[in-house]
Amino acid sequence: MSGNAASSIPDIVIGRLPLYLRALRRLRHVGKQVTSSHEFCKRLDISSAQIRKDLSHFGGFGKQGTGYQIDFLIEKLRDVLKINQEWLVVVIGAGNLGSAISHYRGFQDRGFRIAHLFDVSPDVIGQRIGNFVVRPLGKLADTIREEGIKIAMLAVPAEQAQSVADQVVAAGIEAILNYAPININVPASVQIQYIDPVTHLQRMTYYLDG
Amino acid sequence: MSGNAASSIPDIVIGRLPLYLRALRRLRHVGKQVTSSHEFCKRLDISSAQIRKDLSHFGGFGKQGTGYQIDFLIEKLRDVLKINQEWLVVVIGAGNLGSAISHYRGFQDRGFRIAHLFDVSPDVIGQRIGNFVVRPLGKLADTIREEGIKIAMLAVPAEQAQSVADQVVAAGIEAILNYAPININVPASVQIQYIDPVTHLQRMTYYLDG
DNA sequence: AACTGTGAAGTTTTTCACAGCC
DNA sequence: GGCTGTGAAAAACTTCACAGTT
Repeated sequence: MSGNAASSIPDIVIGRLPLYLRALRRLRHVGKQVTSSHEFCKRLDISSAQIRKDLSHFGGFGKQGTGYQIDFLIEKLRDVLKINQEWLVVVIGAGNLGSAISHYRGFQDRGFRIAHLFDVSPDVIGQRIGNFVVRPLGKLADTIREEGIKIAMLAVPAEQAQSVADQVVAAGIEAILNYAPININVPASVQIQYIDPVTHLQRMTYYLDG
Repeated sequence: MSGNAASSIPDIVIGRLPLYLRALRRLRHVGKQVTSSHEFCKRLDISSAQIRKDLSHFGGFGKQGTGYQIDFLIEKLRDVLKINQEWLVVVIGAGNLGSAISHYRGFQDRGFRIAHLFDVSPDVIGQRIGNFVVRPLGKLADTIREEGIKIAMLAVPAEQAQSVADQVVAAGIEAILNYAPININVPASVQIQYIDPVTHLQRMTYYLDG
């Protein structure tokens, strides 16, 4: 998982910040301007003390007696997470999954924009999918250098995931979101996160009777 | 997150079992028959001691001096996670995301099969998507009773997620995998897990310079 | 010789509880 | 009165290190 020795803030705390952000945007969406750790925690499955302590790592974002100004806190969290800029992302793999990711509109207003769609297979290279014309993976290094791209989403079959990961790392990608249901080895300097719905399902069936 | 007071095994351990299973299947796929906690941990970002302790919760799955028999361990983990049966799943939401989920073939051999695709919107009800004809959400309760379905995947817009979750819980669903980027409140007896790629991306950008 | 399973030790994470502020 | 920020306490989790087994 993620982590960085240089930082004193636990990675587990960083991992909760996006959840706070998501919930705060929701609160703002329904018209709230101020919230307290007690009100806020009802929207999350996280205790109020946890929320206060997490936020306190970055300095006092709240006001005693009042709570947290929602707009202000959102802004601060966006600063901390460095998503006050728009990050360009490439998608590798133009199959079903890569196509769905390329069509997903949920990245736009949360700090990310898909710049290009790549594939290794000559069959799909050059084809149009959504707003993208599929590029060959060999062009990745040039593309990311020219456009300053640091993040890749992997939507290739498990068999190819390690090899493709090696290629994107060699091309200079610094963060990978891997949708392939397989563990991947990357240098410690490269961030990696996993999306595998089946692992979540399997975690839940443990608690079901049947 | 998941959890169950009745059980003495930490939920965090349960959460790692699907990762072990995924890696073990990989090892088997490349022809291995036996592995050790030391070899195994190289495939995961988990220490060998952690793996041994996690597995020891369920009784001795390994042999001293030898290691773990891969087929045997896979079978045992499938038992523990209750995925030696095939779980039927319904997908709610027949938009881009629901459609992609319905086409995904990765559920099949890992314990899950999509049984039906539901939607609330009259516009899509009755339409064919992949192998499914979209059903109205109102039919959910009858369907799950008849077919013994306990798991739902939510692929609806954030605005509708809580309301749809309430409906599937009322219909008797016991586990929800929520793809909507919003926190949902469900009774403690209902399992819930989240898939939100953006939270993973935002966790990584914290560590990137830029 | 190699490896597991496991108490004990160490570390991290969470919760408590309250001083200080609005 | 209500709330945050925070040391201290408690709980949870991970790692160590080794006895015991093959």
